[in-house]
Amino acid sequence: MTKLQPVRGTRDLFGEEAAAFERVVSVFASVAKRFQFQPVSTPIFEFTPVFARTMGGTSDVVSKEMYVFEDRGGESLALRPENTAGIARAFLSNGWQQHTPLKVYAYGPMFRYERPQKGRYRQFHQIDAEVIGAAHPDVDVELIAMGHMLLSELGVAGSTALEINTLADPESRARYRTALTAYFQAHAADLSADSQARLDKNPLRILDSKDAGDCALCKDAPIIDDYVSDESGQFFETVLDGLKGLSIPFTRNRQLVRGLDYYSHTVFEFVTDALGAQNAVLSGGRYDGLMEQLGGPPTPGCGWAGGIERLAALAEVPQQEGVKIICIGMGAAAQAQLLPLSYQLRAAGLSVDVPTTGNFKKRMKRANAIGASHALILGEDELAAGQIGAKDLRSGEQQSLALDKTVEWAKSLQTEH
RNA sequence: GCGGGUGUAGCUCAAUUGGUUAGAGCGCUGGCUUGUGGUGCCAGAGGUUGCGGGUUCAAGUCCCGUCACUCGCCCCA
Repeated sequence: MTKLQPVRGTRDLFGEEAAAFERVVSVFASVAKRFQFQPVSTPIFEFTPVFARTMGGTSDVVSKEMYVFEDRGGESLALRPENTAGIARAFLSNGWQQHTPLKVYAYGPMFRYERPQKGRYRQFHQIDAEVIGAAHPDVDVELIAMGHMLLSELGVAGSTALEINTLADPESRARYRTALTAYFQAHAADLSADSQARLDKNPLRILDSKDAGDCALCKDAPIIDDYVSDESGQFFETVLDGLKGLSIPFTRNRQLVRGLDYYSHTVFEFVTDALGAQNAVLSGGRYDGLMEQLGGPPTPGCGWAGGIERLAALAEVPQQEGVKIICIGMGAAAQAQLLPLSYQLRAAGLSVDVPTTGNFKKRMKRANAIGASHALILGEDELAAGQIGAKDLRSGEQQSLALDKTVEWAKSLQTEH
């Protein structure tokens, strides 16, 4: 480290980037509350088996991307690579069964040791929504609808598309997997090296390979619909009907597969082509077997996660409106007076700043630079007269008002907007 | 983990085929004018050209290594 550098794959956010990030979180919280989800927060590290057991040992996330370390007590801990396993663990640890069906939302940093790329970082942030303890397909629909509403309110619905598929129940999936393995085995010589490796690890993943040769083979591969049990098929139809009823557009993608072992039935992804190789912005599905893998009672669950960086990169940041006051004092006495005045204004709910550097002109320039709507000007003349100059920076009009009426004046601005 | 591209001031970029003291705009600081911005003028600060090594009389420029960013593979949000 010759120069002060951030750790590879981590970022420092400032200005528009930081504002866009914050906006994603606040719009998400607002939507989640309207769907009556409750906030939860779980630790950013867990005992390693929490992730290893739930996500599947064959997944790359667990096998080569986790930050695993031993703490001073000799325990193997892992920085969370995703949020669902931690929430499931919390559900069992704290007896949240008493609150089922539990609807919760969360957000925060996740960690994966990957090669950084556009939209892909080693510390990245996710928003997360989960419904635990409800097996009805309407739950899946509600979760997808919530994701769709979030994307709409962020202004990114137009640049994303919903893809959906079913992984069915474990028995159906096992039958499909056998058929798929047999098919690809017969064409193993034509598969890419990556897909040959996937053949015995996770043959479903071959379906979403980007290799042209693999894609050609996938066209004639068995499709899951022929292996789905009646019950699973009906479940999926109900989900699709629910989406139609809400006029949420979607595409059935029979090649859509999830990388994590705990998914079953509904899987979905909101994808975009605006982020290079990273096309998923929000995705999830049903994970009915997850709780049992953690040693808990059979408990259905469904949820999704969204990448905050990816959503923030797509969303446009709306122009800041509203009242923003900057106080300019000339002379030590006036400057000193602005400290209590700005405090009162802030207590009254206004956004106020008091610059301390630069001459008068520089301070006015700064007011523009930060997008202030009004300037309060206090000099020695005003101070002696018990007055203060109030200038509307958008119209250029300036008036003089009594110093002790400043808060009243500022409050009236708020109601105008 | 694998392959391609790129690293020059705080930011965006210049710098002939390797050739004197590496420049500009923006930003920053100060001043013109301790009192009026979004659109004036002047000045100043700020660089071991990512880092290390090599070739050469001479390297920002060529070569090797390394670190970081970036694009793709992979993986996934």
